[in-house]
Amino acid sequence: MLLLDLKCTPFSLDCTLGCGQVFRWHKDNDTWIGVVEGHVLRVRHIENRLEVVATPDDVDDVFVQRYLRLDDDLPRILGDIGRDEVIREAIQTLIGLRLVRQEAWECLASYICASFNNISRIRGIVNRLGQRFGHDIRGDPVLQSFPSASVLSKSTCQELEACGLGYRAPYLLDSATAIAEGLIDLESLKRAPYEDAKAELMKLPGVGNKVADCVCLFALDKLDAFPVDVWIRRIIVANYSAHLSTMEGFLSLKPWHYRQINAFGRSYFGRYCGYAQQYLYARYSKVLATKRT
DNA sequence: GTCCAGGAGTGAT
DNA sequence: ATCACTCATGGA
Repeated sequence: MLLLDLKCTPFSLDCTLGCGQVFRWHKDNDTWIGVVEGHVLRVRHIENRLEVVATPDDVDDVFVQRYLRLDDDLPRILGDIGRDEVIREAIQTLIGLRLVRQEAWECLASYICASFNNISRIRGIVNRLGQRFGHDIRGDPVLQSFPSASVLSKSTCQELEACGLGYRAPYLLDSATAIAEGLIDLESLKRAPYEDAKAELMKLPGVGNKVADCVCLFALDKLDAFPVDVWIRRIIVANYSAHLSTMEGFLSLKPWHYRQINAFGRSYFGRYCGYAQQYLYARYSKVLATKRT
């Protein structure tokens, strides 16, 4: 078991793992359970520490710190993006929310599945992919690792459809093939600038503006990416319409230009706009969740 | 039963 | 380059 002393570092497991950026983590009582690089992690927040049980247990605290982005200077980042009352209110509501450094392929595959889908369905799909195609984890009878691109490239559209992918099955299959064949090297994109990494990702089938931005932000360390989904579009239109050039579309939800909102977010919130995006997104879904219960 | 979801591909203009 | 349309699925 690992014990990570958080000292004064702000961190919330519930906000970080429950805000919709990851899909395979779940909470069992006070313990969050997930799989990272073939290791089951069980994480509890007790007083000022994180208690981490890993299976197999050959991981160190640096591994966990990197995944949870405990190396980010959160107070400095939040001070930087906190440009107005709307975002500051989101920050105060979600104290300790951090982005996560996801595995690149799992993130890419997950967000291909995520397009035009809702969170609960995405979770189901990604979990079924793990159960059907992932390999067993030594010491854990239940959970599987997320299947590699190579493994998924050898599956079929029918098998993927059986996991609930619907019309996205060929997208995932062909993207897995492209990655497995080395057409695009996700690891090297971590060192590329945001624009280059995004352009490379968008060559893959099923990967457009939004999915590419999600992968850049959640897996490729591009904190200056600003994904725009329907919720971000709505919250920006509702709260920042004065910054947008077009006056139409305040109330209607007619197709909106991705470029316009994306460019606004990136210039307005600055080099850590990805964090701003996630606070706005999480804050909005939280409102919806409480409204419906 | 209707509506909607962390959108993207396609074809027409 | 930018519309308008379609796409499969299941939870609310």
